[in-house]
Amino acid sequence: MSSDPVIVLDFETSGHSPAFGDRPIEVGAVRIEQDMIVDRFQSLMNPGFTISWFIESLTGISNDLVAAAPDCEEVMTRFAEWIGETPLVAHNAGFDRKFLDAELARIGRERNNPMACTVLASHRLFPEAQNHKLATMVAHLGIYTDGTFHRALADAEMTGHLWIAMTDLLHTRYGFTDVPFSLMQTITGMGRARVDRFLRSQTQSPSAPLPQVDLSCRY
DNA sequence: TGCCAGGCCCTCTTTAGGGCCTT
Repeated sequence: MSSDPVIVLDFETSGHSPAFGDRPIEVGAVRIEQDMIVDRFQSLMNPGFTISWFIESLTGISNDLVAAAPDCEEVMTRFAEWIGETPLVAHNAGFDRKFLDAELARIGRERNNPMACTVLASHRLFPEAQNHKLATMVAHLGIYTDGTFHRALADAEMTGHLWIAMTDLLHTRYGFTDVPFSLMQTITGMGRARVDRFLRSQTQSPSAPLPQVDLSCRY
């Protein structure tokens, strides 16, 4: 089985919205090639202001830790070089996309990478799951965890294994020998009710072109 | 200091509303 290289990323942030002044405090990411994690990126970063007690408690990242970290601009410059134009994946990608784009804009860059969302894909490929939170999907699929959540690299690694589990499902259940990034985008771009029938039809006609799906509002 | 978002899904829908998911 073959699949496109992807980078799975996760931000820990000071809150929900860069539009209200929130910024990342940590980024973690893994590069996946041929269903294996082959490289990792992790760094704390200093947002330039005091983070709340709630975020300190949620993440375990203290104000002392971020105060000693390089500033966001320095970290994001290195991160932008590291990701290049590789397709990106995140759990609830709309959230990470907001912060990625906002921080890239601060350093005069623009994202050209396509993005895919493991929450949306999980809804379509694992509809039987109790819910589609990362921790639930990790337990549902038996993904290895040392119990660390809400740290960027740990969450990125678990999301990476979720991505691998989804490509594996497309191979074992539907018979795909090639799982391009565009296939996962197509799946998340169509309604849940259509996905199973679509995938089975693709297996029966593997050379058929992917249907046109409007992705204009999806990353 | 405390506050804040928003895109997507589902359905008791589409002239809407509530829940999910991320920090």
